[in-house]
Amino acid sequence: MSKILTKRSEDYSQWYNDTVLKSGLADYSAVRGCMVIKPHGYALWENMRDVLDAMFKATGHSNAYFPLFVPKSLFEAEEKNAEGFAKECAVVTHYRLKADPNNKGKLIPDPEAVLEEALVVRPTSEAIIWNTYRNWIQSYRDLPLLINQWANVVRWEMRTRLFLRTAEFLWQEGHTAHATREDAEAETLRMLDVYATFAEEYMALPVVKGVKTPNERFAGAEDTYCIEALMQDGKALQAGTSHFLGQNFAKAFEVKFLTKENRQEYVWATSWGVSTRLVGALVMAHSDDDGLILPPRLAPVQVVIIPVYKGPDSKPEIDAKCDEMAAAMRTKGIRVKIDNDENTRPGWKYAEYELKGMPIRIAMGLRDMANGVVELARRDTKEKSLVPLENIENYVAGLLVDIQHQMYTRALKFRNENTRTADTWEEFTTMLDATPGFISAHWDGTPETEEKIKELAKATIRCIQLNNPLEDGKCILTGNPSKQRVLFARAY
RNA sequence: CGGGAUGUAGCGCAGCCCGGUAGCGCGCUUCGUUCGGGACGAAGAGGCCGCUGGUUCGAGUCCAGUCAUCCCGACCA
Repeated sequence: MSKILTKRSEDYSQWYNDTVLKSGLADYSAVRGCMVIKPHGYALWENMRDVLDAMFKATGHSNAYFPLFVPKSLFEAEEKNAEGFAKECAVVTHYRLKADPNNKGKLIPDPEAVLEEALVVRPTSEAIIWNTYRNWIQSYRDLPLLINQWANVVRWEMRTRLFLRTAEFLWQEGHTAHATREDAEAETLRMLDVYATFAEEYMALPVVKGVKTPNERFAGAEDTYCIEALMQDGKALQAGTSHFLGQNFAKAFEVKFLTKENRQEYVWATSWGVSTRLVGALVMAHSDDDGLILPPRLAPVQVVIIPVYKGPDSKPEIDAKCDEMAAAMRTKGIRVKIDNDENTRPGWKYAEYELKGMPIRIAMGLRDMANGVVELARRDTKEKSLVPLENIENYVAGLLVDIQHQMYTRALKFRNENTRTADTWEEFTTMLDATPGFISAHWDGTPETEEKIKELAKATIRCIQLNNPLEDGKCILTGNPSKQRVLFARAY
């Protein structure tokens, strides 16, 4: 009725906006470029956060929290990093407001309260963190230092999109210090694996692991690794990054340690992050024209039970059975919700929970009770079936695993079908328009060619896949010799 | 920051061209009947018509400015 979504085939962007807004994940706010994450969306993010947090702890990391503000002079210390982020930084220059003498009831920044040093609102925290690490690290015994923080950051984007690119977003940023290059490189790849595992096992989202070209590298990094996912419209989305920072920040912030051999050396660094953008990835990878489809392992509610009443007398009886069923499922660790709100009718609830992406919906009325069954609908395939009430908790537990698995399989199939190879420019550009997706093609390895391709085809090199096989070929644009294929796509 | 569009009830919109009592659908409240795919009836509540200024006897409507949001580009996770 009032919540019908735009069809994906009509306007994919509009479908995405409709889905996010109408499913209750997020809302626009009074602040330009900033969104409100609503309870359903936040619950999803909390589940992601909890899983990732456990994975970080399991790999030896601890959480800490650093300030939102970075003094400008600190921010400037690592030049490339500072330059890279400069044009999207919010800056605090005053510490007080006062009544506007020329405009009653209005406030202006008090010209007498200008900060001695401007504060940058963190677009990322390397500067403040490395300035702190200098005091924490003296000896090789202090290493490795493995810290993560859950925080908000601000990047003043020109154009924003719900979850995918907002001026403020939530994320985690890991910042580690190591005694050797090898240790830091290993950490970079280890965390990339953590992200890939999370994406595939929890989000049911297949990802390509790779390394960015110098053009696409994080400002201040020696190497940027990423996981790239393919959305349903054939555009790629960077879902996570892990950076090998070399000694750049150690040198900028004078972070040295004394080796076993009593020598002063700069430490080696990494940083890695994923953000609320993952929520957007989840939406765009799996959902359909009826709304969200959430993978069971992350869904805030995995099973919703809808009692179907028939006359006022049936309520206690049906409610009791639903409670019993829910209790049995909870003993299996299943997240269940019973919706016995009498103000909405079953049909309305069906549509609503489909919109919200609940993996399994169970409806039960007198007819089912008499037959000892329930009507079970799975969100991913929309199949409905009658399932025996007896031991329903075991059936549901198994089905949740199955749905999770099938969602991944389906997404993987989609990605494989939409990953193609192109050998000529003609082929390449035709593919981009006709069958968007990943395109594996030869590139001569120069930043100029990469730039030119981006300009002409609006496609970028998403990454060079890890363990990429070497293969002699010719660059699709210049025809110059190339040693390997790289992965192109139009991207978010 | 350039191009396009839009701001009227919680949401979606009409009204503006041609100035004269602010409307429709959904939602909301109350009561009743209902309940197996977005129920029905009856009665209600709800508005600085984005903001500021101008023209006018009179502005949602005309003019100027301004702010905000969305879409498309350049920049980015």
